[in-house]
Amino acid sequence: MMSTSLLERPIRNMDNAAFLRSIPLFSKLDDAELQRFGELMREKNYPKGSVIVFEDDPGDSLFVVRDGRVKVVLIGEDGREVILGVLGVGEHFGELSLIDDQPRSAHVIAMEETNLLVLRRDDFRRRVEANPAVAWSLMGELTRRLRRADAKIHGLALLDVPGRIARLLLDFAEESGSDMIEKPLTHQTIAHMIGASRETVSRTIRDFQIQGLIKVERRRISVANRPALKQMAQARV
Amino acid sequence: MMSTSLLERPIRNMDNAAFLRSIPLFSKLDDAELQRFGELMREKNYPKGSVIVFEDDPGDSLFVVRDGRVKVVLIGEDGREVILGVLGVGEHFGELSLIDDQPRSAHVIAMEETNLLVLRRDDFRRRVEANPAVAWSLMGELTRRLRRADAKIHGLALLDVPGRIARLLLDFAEESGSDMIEKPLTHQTIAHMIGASRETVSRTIRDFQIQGLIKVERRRISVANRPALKQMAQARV
DNA sequence: GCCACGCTGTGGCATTGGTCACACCGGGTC
DNA sequence: GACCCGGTGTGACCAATGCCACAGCGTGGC
Repeated sequence: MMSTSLLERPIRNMDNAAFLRSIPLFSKLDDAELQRFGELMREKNYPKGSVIVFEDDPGDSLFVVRDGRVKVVLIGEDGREVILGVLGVGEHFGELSLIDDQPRSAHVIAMEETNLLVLRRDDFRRRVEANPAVAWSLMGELTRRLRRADAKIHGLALLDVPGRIARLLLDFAEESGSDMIEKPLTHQTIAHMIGASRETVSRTIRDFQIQGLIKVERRRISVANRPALKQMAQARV
Repeated sequence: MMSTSLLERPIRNMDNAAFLRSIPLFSKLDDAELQRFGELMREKNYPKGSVIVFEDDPGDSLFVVRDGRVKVVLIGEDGREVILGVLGVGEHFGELSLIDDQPRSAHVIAMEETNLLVLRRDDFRRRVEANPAVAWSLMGELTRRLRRADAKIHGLALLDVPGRIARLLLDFAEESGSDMIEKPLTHQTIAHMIGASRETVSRTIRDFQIQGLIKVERRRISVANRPALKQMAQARV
């Protein structure tokens, strides 16, 4: 782990401010505001597998992923899980409890060694009230998520497993801006994301390869035949 | 249909303001603000079955249900539909497009003769900017929906059909504040809400009756054994 | 180099739940 | 009263997919 001497502190803060600027939620803010946020946020490290927030906890912080990856996950009585999302560098979570004071709606778990920036509720609220631009950004972010959630519901309700996988892959490809999907996902993870079993995902991925829809190399998936995948993601055959 | 003479107009507006006060999204506002909103909103009638907004339309209005019921629905290529929600008096829709200028994410269809209050984007934005309380209310509403959407994803991914139905019934019971479920829902509608077929819903409802979990009288369902239903809604047996 | 562990590939069986095909029923309408 | 129509009950069949079992394989640690 990198040591953080007192000397480095201010530089570190500069970095944070610059880092925040690259995030949609903060990007609209001016330098002074960014600087202030940078100062309000504390850095925190979580080892792989550690639980960052528990469902039903009272929540009082917003988290931004500085480094690493986390999963947002719902866990049923029987221990089976659904992954609502995998968040990478620059993504954030925990806003909901900040806004409505309700308990956390899901667990968040570090998928790798992860470094987060933490912002406390009161600090956040003060900034929002002082600067309406933050409120708009936040609303924009919430609507984006809501649209994604609706799309996910749509997929779960109308598509079979191949369709859901196709859609997932297309989403990731779009996100990464190329045919290559950056995030290294295990079949198990994909299965949890689309509500299917590991085995079915395994077989389906294999079928996709055989049909030439995708290519897999060293755990990295790339989209080879986008139109055909789109086809799969639309109608249930 | 009721006639709306010119003489009645001002009274009608008063009514609207009072009506808005009963809605969480507006309830925080003072009388003057409420009055202003009342004046900005136009009333509009939709016959049963009419489409109020189309998916992919550019959206520029917020709608509040004054009377009647609408369904928010996603429709697949093949015409099959998923109902994201059924909205009754006092509920509203169309906020998303107001916030982020994106096209509508779903169709909204009148389930009965329906009367709506319509507010245009520009008017709405002006009010939000003039009064931060509106922004907070709106964020609260968005987070509420997001939590519900996540719960729905959870249900679709982890529960079997009986479980999803049990959960739906419990939700409605909770909403109505008693064991009796007010909304008259057809099996077909329920099926679309939980991503199942009409027949399976029919059979399951019947089983629930036989097991004494619910009672059905004249199309009205009431919860008879809440703990047992909760049980169903948790673990997949 | 060897082992352990996490990930993947595959077969086989059991179950869920969708689809099709009808029958029935109650309430409006002419 | 005769009819129609939307909603419901039910049986039979079958495809999709979960679950179990086990084998192979790569990679990192010792």
